[in-house]
Order: sequence, then structure tokens, then C-alpha cells
Amino acid sequence: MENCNEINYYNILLPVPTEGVYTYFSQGYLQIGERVIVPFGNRTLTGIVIEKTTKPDFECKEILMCYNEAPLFSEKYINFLKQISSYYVCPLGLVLHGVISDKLLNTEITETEDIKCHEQHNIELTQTQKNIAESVNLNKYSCHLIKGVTGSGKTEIYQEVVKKVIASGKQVLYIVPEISLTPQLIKRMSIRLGMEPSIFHYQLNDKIRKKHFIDFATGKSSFMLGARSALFIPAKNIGLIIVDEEHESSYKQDESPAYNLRDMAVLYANILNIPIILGSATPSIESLYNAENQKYILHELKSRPNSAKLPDIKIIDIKQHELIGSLISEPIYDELSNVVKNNQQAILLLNRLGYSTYLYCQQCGQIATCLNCSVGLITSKSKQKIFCRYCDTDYTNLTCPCCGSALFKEYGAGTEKLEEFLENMFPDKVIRIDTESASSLKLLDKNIKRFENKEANVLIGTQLIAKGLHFPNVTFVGVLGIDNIMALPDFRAAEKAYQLLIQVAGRAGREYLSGKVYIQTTNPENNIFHMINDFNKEFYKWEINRRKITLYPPFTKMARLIFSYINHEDCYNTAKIVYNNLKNLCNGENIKIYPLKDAFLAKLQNKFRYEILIKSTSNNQLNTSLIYAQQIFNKYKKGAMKLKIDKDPYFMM
DNA sequence: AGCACGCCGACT
DNA sequence: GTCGGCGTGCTC
Repeated sequence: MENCNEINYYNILLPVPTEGVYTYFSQGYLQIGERVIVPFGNRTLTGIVIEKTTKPDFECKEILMCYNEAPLFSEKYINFLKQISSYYVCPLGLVLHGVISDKLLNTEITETEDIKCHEQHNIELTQTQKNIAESVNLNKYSCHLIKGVTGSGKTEIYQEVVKKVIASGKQVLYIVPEISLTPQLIKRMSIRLGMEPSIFHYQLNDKIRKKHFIDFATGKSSFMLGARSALFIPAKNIGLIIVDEEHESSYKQDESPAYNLRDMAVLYANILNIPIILGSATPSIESLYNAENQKYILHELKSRPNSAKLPDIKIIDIKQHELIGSLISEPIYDELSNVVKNNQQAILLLNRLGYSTYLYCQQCGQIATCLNCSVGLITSKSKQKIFCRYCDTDYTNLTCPCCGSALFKEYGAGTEKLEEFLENMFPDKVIRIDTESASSLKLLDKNIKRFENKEANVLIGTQLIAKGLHFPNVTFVGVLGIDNIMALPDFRAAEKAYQLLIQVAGRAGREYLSGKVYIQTTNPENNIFHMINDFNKEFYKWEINRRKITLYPPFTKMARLIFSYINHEDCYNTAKIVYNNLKNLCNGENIKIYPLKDAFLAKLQNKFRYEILIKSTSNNQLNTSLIYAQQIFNKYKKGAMKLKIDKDPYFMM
């Protein structure tokens, strides 16, 4: 027995944006991974015991309380957090703060309601599906990449492996992009697994979130269906991780730690020594490259089991066609008319929110821009206002800063204008789905259901609708805004545009009906349009070659340093000091530091922004430069000046 | 991140 | 006089 009167010292990890490791003493004996409550300044915080230590040479405080429980966090979990901290150059305390909310970190483990059972429906797998499912070795780490067009049967493979893992007494974590967490998917999983899955995403209320957290952490629940934050629930005994739609850009977190969920899931599976399955109809270039290099095991599902044909794809050159309502080319309009006439269903994709997408002064021609952000203003008709899409400032009673005129002309079209236009053409046949029309998951679901129930013929939406929604009756898809994506200052622009096209094309003719996909563009010569019917192969070859020549990922590692501050000059000066130091000390063959420049959004929410891009063939060298940049910055920063380190950036804006 | 401390301007 | 603005600095 341990001597209970002995004083022991422990390092406790706290969710504060510093390194976060502080030493406390305890009269009793503590276990690694146990949660404790400690005084911190004049607050009390919940932290995690991460190691036993010896008496330090400074005064330390006593641990106030222990949770009466077996350690919630494993050593492997703590190790996982440490690796995130070092990979993303983010202080450990900030990592903890960023991956588990304070509310969940200090949740008391209590009894919860039992998990509901359902009648289980088994499905017969095809031989290909069986083979893939059986190739997953459940006893050790391996990463499987399943590439299959929409409707080719990935889900059935997941379910087969999931059943085996659960039968062996282990837990499964199934991660999907937020938007896919609709009741549609939850219901389907319940039926196939014969039980209610635990679910986890940010729109759930606290009570339900806590219940699912506890159930999965204690092992009461063996199946978790969640958004990216679910990866950090300290599950008791995970045996399999599935990341669906692995190419999704929403898996990249914007705030520090700016992690990519897919990469962290692979890392965690590696640490836990368990299999992981990544699935997508349009895998990311990185993942395909990893498969090519035998880091991932690639499985391809080439056909749709119920033999529905892939859609016919047509590229429409809008230089050759008059746009109806300055929005839609004639061929797309004609198809929509047919769809409405025959009471079929169509989807129209336009990745621009709002009504008009820019405004200019009728008197002097000046474009109306936000005073706090370097972007043009947009209008919303339903909300009756003019506003900035980044800071949401209302400019409804705007007068021109140049000439004082209050008359502005609206230009450019967003989904709202498209909706208005089509509503005039086809009254009561149109539904719009985007983040503006779907302020809540409930409302989004209501609109999805209305479309499913054929209450409308035409669905208008942003990229939101290309993400894993099932509409079996859709026979026509029109893509209007693809040029916007390809014009982005982003080395992934082609990849993103290509993925979106394939994903949205997959919405047409999913079941028994074959479909048509029309894409309107000003640039029909663009290579990506000629590679759509090729299941990614040609596109991959073309894009990976381009990345190789231009030295972009996966051939190099990248990081962006973004400096932001209210004072323009101070921001520039500090950024310049950091830049000069980096240039002097981190200049080598394996590393390239790009010149300091205005960020693409040079001003955001009244803060000026500068950026430095760093590329390196060596992750270590890149990280050395990032740590160094952070140190220089800390030394020279003024006031509330910020430096954001974005490793493996996904958004170059 | 919080929270306190401290140094300025502008109110009862 | 003193209330409150937020820049600065610390938390075992």
C-alpha cells in the first residue's frame, strides 16, 4: 500500500493557452490520466494528471479535489495531444483547450439512460464489398482508403467491419463532415447496426452532448457517429476509426490548433495500433499519393451495384450563350423547364450566398466596400439589408464615401437572386438550401425533407448540397459557379473544383434514373472538364505532376504565418522583423520563405493582415522555422497583435 | 483564456 | 474625487 500521508508532486495539464503544464502536490497517490481540480490564479480548473514529478524549486499549490473515477485519459491519448502540439506548433495547453470544451472536461461521470435497441436489418454484400471488408486486419494499424463513386456501396463495407469490431467488444468511431450529420444518416445507421448510435456535433444541446460523451468515454456505447470534435472524446477502447468524405475541407480546423481531422485520425489510429478507413468518391490528392506510396491501402469500387448509369456531363461555354436573367444559360434553363414539366427533380449549384454579390455607386461608379474588411458588400433581400459577409456590419443606409450619393446599383448574383428568378419562372417549384436559409440544423432538415417528399422540383444551393445528401429522384444537375472556385488564389483550386464537380454530378441519377449534368463556364478549355468521367485517374496524374513541378504538397510541407493587428504600420513592422530573421536564420536548400505580403484579405474585422508563406521538403526544418518565428514574434509584438501559425493550410485566404 | 492591476480620461 | 476604458502580465 502507498503511504497516504506522503506528499507527491504531479504535473497537471490545464486547458489554458500556454504550454499548460503546472506542478501541484497531493497528499494522496494519483494515477496518470486522472482528472483533478486545481487552483489556478484565482480560478479553479479541471486538469489532467500527465506525470509524477519531484518537488520543484518553486512553491506550488495543492490539488483541491480528485474526480472519483478510473483515469479518463489514457497515456496514449496524452501522447496524442503532445504530438498534435509539436506537429502544429501549438502550445499543449491550447491543444487541450481546443479539442475538448471546458464543459465536457469537467463533466461528472454519472449514470445515463440505456441505449435504445432497434430491429436490425441485414444487407447482402457483393463479393467486392466482402473482399474489402475482410481485408481489414482488426488487430493492428493499417490505413484503408476506399475510393468509390457516390452510391457504389462504401457504407455497406463500413457496416460490415463495424459489426465485427463491435462483436469483438471494441468501440467504433465514425466521423463525418458536420453537414452529413442529418437525421437521414443517423436513422440509416440505427437500422443497420440494430442500435441507436451516440452522436456528437456542435449543434446538440449540452445535456445530450454530455450524455453521448459519457456513454462513449465509459464504453457504455460502442458506436459513435460524430463530427470532427468526436475524435477527442477519450473513448475507453476504440478498435476502429472511419473517416467518411476524407477529402472534405471542413475537416481542417480554422482556430489553433489548426489540425486536419483526417490526418489526426490517422495519427491516433497509429498510436492506438488499430485500423482506420478513409472513404471518398473523390479522395484528396494527398491521400491518393499516400496510397500510391503504400502508406494507405487503396480499394476501388468502380460501379454502382444497382447498375444505375453515371450521368452524361455537358460543358456549356457561356461566351457562346446568352444568359437568361444574366444567370442561367439556355441549355440549363431548358432542362429545368423539362424537369418541372415532367415533375422530376433537379439541383442547381451556385457557391455564392446572398442576393447581389457586389454594389457600385450609381453616381461615381465606386464599388461599395466594408470599412472594417477589405471586401465588397453584398445584399440580402430577405433580410432587407446591405452587409459585410465577414464582419456582418450592417450598411443598409449606406452613402458613397466618395460622392455622398445614396443610390447604388446591385450587381452579381447569389443563391437568393437565383431563387427569386426561378421562383418567377416556376412558381412554388423551388427550394433553396444554404447557410443563410438554413440557420439551424432543424430548418436545414425541414428543407431537405420537403425536397425529398417532392414538394418542389428544383433545389438551389451552395456547396452544402454536394455533401452526402441523398436525393434518389434527381435527374438533372446544373453547375453555375464553378469559375468562382477556380479563380481562388489557392494551389488546391483545381482539386477543389474537380471534387465539387464529381460530388455534385454524383447527385444525378443515383438510383434507377439516369441523369444529366450541365456545367456552365467561361473557360470550357480548362483541363478539369475533360477528366470528369475518368474516376479521378487522369486528373490525379495531371494534378500530382503539376504539384511536383511547382513544389506544392504532397511534395513539400507548407505553413502560413498570419500577422494581424489594428495598427497597419506596427503590424507590418513586426511582421517584417520576423521575416528578416527567418530569412537570415532559416535559409537553406530544403526551405523556402516567400516574401512578406498583404494577406489575400488584407483587412478583416478592422485588423490589418500580413502573411508569410513557408515551404519545406523537411517537416523538421519547417517546424524549426515556425518555432523560431513564434519566438521572434513574442519578443517584438505589440499589444494585442496576433500571429496565427497555419500548418498544412487548406484555405489560402 | 480569464482575471487583476494600473494608468488615463470624463462624468456624478 | 471615482467610475470604467483597455493595455499588460501572470497563472504551479
